[in-house]
Amino acid sequence: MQPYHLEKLKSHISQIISISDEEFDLISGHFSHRKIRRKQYLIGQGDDVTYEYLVLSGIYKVFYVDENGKELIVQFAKENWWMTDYPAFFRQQKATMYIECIQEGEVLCATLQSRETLAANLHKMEHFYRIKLTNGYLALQQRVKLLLSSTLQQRYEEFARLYPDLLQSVPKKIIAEYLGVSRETLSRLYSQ
Amino acid sequence: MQPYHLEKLKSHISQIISISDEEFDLISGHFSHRKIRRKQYLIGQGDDVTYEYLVLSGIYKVFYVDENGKELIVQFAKENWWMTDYPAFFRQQKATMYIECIQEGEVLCATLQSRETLAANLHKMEHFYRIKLTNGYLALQQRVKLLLSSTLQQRYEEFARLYPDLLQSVPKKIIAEYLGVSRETLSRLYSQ
DNA sequence: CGCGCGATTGAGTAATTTCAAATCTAGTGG
DNA sequence: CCACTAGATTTGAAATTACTCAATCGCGCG
Repeated sequence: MQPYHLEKLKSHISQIISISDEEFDLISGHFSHRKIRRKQYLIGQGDDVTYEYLVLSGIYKVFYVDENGKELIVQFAKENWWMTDYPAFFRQQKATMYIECIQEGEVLCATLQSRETLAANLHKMEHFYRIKLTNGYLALQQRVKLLLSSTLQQRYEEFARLYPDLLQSVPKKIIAEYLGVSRETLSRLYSQ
Repeated sequence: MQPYHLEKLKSHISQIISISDEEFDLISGHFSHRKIRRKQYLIGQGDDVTYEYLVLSGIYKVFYVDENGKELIVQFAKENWWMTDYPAFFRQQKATMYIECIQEGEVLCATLQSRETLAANLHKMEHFYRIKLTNGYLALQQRVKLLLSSTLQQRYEEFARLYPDLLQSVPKKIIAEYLGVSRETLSRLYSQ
């Protein structure tokens, strides 16, 4: 019997490809396990970006801080999402983004080396990563569309449609940052 | 000797992976060639999304039209970029986006079936698509960051930095749509 | 109970949009 | 080659929207 977090990894991968127990043994060795608490930072600006993270549970925000100190949220991450400062991760540069835990949970960590090794050795895993990237690409495109929606009302409704669960569990001021408006403006939106 | 457009395809693929002539013969059969003129639509809302397109030359815009008739530009595409209505393409649904040619050029067309067949039969091609998706993902993330930048000035400068060539060859009103502001506001920005 | 954080409200200010009109430009046909 | 036209750009002014700053409210937790 595997520990719980490896069970989760297996079922996550099995959503996309079918793998044998032997193959999974090859894969699982590349992942390490961490518990993350609220307000904890997984990555901060200037850090080395050693890992990418597969979210097992909890909610996280991935964001930049602009020169005025304002936080620009690129995406939220929840169960079964992958996250890291990908520009820095892929190019092995220092982080320009932050990742902060909004709701405590657990993640699995893997290095770029691991990703590339797994993809190179197992065609199936290359396929797995391609499919996951495809989904991430589609989600980001949705995000762009949402940001371009003319009215705040539309942006908010779209957000509510896409992430009904986050609406409950994420403070409104963070949702405002995600939508790109001030918290006061968002507050006024649904008080009318 | 190959026709010109297949030479371009080969060099495009060879930027990522190394392939033999035999392998390329397998690949090239999946692509058909089209010339596109200015203002021509490759995809319109409601169409079946049969193909994805590799841009050999020219400039294209990929956009939604919202309920007010406003165009929301998700991305521009130029040489060596892939484009289509990906949400519809991957799910084989009707298009919700448009692709219009801004500057005439040529594209190669491939079906979803072709993509999946190539990726399944050649591990190298699965790798190729993964890397291209990675790049597309990073570009979209840049785009999100740009859209969240607080001031229009910043958004414009970032755009100019990323796409100096488009600045020349794309009408300003289209750049305004890309940045998410009215053309009047953009015009006022650099008249001061 | 009181502290701290998030959410709300108000007022004044700044930025952007909209609508209308004028100007400029590139491409077309005579 | 020139005149013409459609489209693109610019400008102005009013209206709208969102932002900032400050104060207040509400609630969970020590």
